[in-house]
Amino acid sequence: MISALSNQWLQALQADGCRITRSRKVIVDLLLNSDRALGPIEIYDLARKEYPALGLVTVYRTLEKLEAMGLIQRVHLPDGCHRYLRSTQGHEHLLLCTQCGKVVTFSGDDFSKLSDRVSQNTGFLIQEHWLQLFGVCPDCRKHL
Amino acid sequence: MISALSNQWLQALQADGCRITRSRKVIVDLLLNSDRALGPIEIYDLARKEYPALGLVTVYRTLEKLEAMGLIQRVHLPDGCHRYLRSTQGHEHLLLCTQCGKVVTFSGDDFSKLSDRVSQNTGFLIQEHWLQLFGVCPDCRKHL
DNA sequence: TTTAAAATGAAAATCACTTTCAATAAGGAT
DNA sequence: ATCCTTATTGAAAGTGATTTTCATTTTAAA
Ligand SMILES: [Mn+2]
Ligand SMILES: [Mn+2]
Ligand SMILES: [Zn+2]
Ligand SMILES: [Zn+2]
Repeated sequence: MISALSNQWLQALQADGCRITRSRKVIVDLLLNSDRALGPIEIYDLARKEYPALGLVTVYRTLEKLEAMGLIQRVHLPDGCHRYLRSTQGHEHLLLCTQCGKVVTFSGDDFSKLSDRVSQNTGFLIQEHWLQLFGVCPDCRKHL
Repeated sequence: MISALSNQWLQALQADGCRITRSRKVIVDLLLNSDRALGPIEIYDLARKEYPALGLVTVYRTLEKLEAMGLIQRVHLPDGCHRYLRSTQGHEHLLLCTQCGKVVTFSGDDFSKLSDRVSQNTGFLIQEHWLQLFGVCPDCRKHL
């Protein structure tokens, strides 16, 4: 399944001097159609169903490239810190299902007041924040 | 340097069925007196200055035990997710210096409104949140 | 002391990830 | 369509962190 977005990513790769290969198509496609963060081995196993000749090294190399281009982002989870997800747009954060891993994004957090206060109290110059919410998605709530 | 807190931790270990050993004393002491999160190898190297016979395996085993007991917590950073820090008390979060790694805690964040809104919008049951601030500590600001 | 169980470190094993390299495939030029 | 340069590939070897195994040592309770 090659979507419009998929072509967009492949063209972005090409514009960056890369060639469009079957390996990359399969990996890009998986990442674009997943609603949860995937790790290298996971991607490797899933992708080989579509393209058995794929090598694990190529998965690592493709993830590295896609991350460098800002198309995907690394996600930290309690049980693994090398999962990848398509990048969020602008100032968005993640909400993850602790049961099935499903990810949705949200925005509208406002840390300005907190940030100012903490800066006052600590003398730190505050640069950025990491925020992630964890919970149970609608589907998993049914089976809870 | 064996502080009161250090004895408290060692007694907690003992109460849990563990024995108090020189290895554990040294490791506990390092963790209690550090103002930044330490990784296993880092702890190993620092601890051997005090106790050269210490084995790396023992560092891993001790960290595992201390984390299981809730005395230390794992910290995620952009460049490594296996650093450990004494656990925060109650509802506290971390503010980390991106230059030297120094950690301070803060509290007083209020996610109730955000949490309610996101829950409404997504149908997720929200359970917990990860929040970390990054910045430059007072000392490092001087040399910036 | 004695003794049973816990803890230890060396060494080997495992695991995720990276590097190397010779062969292959992509795609621009012709 | 065919060449030709260069990027990409997978296999295999290498690396570094973490875990397992096991014979020996240490702890602390009796
Ligand atoms: Mn934010
Ligand atoms: Mn992490
Ligand atoms: Zn779910
Ligand atoms: Zn600093």
